Amino acid sequence: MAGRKANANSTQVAKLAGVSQSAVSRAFTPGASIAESTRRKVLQAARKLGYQPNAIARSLSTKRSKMIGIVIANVTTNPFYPEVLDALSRQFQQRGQRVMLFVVTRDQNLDDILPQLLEYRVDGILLTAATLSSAMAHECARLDVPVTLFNRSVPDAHASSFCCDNIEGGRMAARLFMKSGHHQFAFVAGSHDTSTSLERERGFREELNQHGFEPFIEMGKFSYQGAFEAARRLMQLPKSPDAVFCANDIMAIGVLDALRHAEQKKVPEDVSVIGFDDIPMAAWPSYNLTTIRQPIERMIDSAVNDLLDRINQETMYPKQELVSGDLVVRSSAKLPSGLSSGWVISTSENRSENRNV
Amino acid sequence: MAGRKANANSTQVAKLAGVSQSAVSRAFTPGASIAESTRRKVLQAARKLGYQPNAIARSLSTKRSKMIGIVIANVTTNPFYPEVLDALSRQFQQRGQRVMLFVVTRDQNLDDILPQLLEYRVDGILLTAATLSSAMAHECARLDVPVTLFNRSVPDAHASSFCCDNIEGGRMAARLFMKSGHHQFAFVAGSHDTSTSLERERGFREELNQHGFEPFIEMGKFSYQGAFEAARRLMQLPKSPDAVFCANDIMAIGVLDALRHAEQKKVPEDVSVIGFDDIPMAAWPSYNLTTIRQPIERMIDSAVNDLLDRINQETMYPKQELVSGDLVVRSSAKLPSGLSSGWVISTSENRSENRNV
DNA sequence: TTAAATAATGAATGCGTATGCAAACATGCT
DNA sequence: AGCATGTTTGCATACGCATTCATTATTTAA
Repeated sequence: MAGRKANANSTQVAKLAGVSQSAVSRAFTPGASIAESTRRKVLQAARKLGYQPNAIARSLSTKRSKMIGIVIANVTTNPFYPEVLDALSRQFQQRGQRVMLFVVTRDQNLDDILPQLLEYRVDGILLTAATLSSAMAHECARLDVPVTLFNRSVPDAHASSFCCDNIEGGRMAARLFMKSGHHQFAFVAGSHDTSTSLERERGFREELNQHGFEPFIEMGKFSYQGAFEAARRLMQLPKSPDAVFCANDIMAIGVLDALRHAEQKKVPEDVSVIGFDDIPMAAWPSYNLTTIRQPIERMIDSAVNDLLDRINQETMYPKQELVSGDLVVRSSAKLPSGLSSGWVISTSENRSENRNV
Repeated sequence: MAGRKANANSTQVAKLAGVSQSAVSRAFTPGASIAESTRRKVLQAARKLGYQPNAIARSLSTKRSKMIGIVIANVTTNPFYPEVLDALSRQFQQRGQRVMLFVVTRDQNLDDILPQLLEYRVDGILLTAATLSSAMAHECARLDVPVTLFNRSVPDAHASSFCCDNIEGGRMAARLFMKSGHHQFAFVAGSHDTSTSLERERGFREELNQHGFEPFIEMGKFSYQGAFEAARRLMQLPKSPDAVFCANDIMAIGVLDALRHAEQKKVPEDVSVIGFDDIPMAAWPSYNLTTIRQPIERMIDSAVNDLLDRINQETMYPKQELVSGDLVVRSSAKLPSGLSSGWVISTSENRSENRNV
């Protein structure tokens, strides 16, 4: 009962309008049983008092906070995630949900964060670039709070998960490299404990293996700087690679810069580079990065729909969805004959089109 | 009273622990009057039931939501803002406040957004790269919700405001250009209705005017692409500029790319470029951008402190703070004799040091 | 040992809204 | 007019916690 100037409440509005408090509540509840005439009276009184329903009280009463907890990492290190956050936030906003945000570092323990969300009784939780301990997964399940993972998959967990088909993405990169006649391959990993990096590596390696190749692996720590240094190490190798696939675009850009500015290599003449994500920078003339595009909008639509459906009990079971990415051909990787820059190649339906990217 | 599995509440915990509900509340309230022995009993019972206090109910009771509303724009177009969001979110997090986030576009009307925050009775509001209508300013004042602007200033408004000294920043850029012997100047603006762009332009122009110069002005729309095109237009001019100051780094980078890749110009030999912000990309070897650094951390510390102080009634009046920026000398602008790349020049205390940036 | 001061406790109430229920009202039909 | 429907309305209560106030247990001072 600490001190803060009290706002008008429904009872005061009721008094002024000459109706009961229930009527006021009903006037602000879409679909409630109330005569149009009384609603008008109420709204007028409300306006006069500057009344606005108290969402906190409503939440307590309805047991629905209309808030979604979003946990996101890598916001400053990878431009892909601001993009994701922007889209997520807009979507929820538009669907009448507020967003309670937690920005975390990749190594931060979510087991300290989630309770803070649960304390506010968020209706659902969306985890981006973060994983869920099984303890927390159970806790959320117990409290009946649906959890959706974006861009991470956790095998068991009672959580939905929406990912790009990272394995196929890795394969696409490998195929493009091989078709262009490369022989020495490398993969710049993000970390050894995130599904995205591991899966992209796996697809890349498997496809190469099928043709008798084996890639070098270097650690790029999911950052520009880390990848920059990884590229320098790669170029020290006795048989230095002529085709480098990176676990994401920001690292691919780090590699490009290292090759050009620290190693005097020409891209793609000396070395081809492919990234993953298709962040806006990938299209900049300085980089012109060939990359695997994650269809952000589609993935986010699915993720948001799934979470809201589970909140509204329209769906009972979590879903694991894999969305296939598109190979966006620009000029950081040598082109096999028959392919020219500006093409987008989509495996899913085996269609390819020139989208002028 | 819609359907959601009920969580344990304080009454159930009280029953199990053999104490009153008040005791449970006290056990979870730091500094409350409760014997250590009973507190232990309560905590044990709570653990057994998986009880966690309901922050929504607490908010209703205490009239403090412990939530801060953050409104932020430009999250995807300018890497400066993810940086800001990250820092803000961490700070509030650390000081025990949750964050309710709204991502908006620059042209979106805040008058629709703020009521949604006020509905949840946020304890305070922080606006980033967004301005406040006077109607909304009054509404917040009426409800006694403090508002802080970050990187925007609104003359009248009952709001605090924390900005970099944009005018002085513009002057610094002008001085550096002039010392290096440039004669044709240009400013790439962000928009004509944001204080940041206007003030930077004003400082730049005023300093030039004092020495008899007048800059060309082009509109870069606060985006890479917009600035890219602005640069091309500038190069069409009969007396095309040899010194371009941009209202922010992302536009400076757009200008650099246009100069190098579309106009075959050398930077800084043919044209010098200076930006504003010092985003991480500015230090990348591809760009090596000379720029005015906004001291993000310091600005955010001040902004957060001010907002929390006003929430706790420790300060009654809004504050307008101007933090001075530092000129970070890299290699996108010609150096006057006596200055070498890697220097940071701070006007405030007239000190300069080599920070190896 | 006793009086006085302090700490710990529980009962009761309030925070602002939503909603089940029964009563009141309106409408259409015979 | 009389009855059956359907619509509005207000009353009372619940949501889960914090806090005041009066009461009781405990400590301290004398």
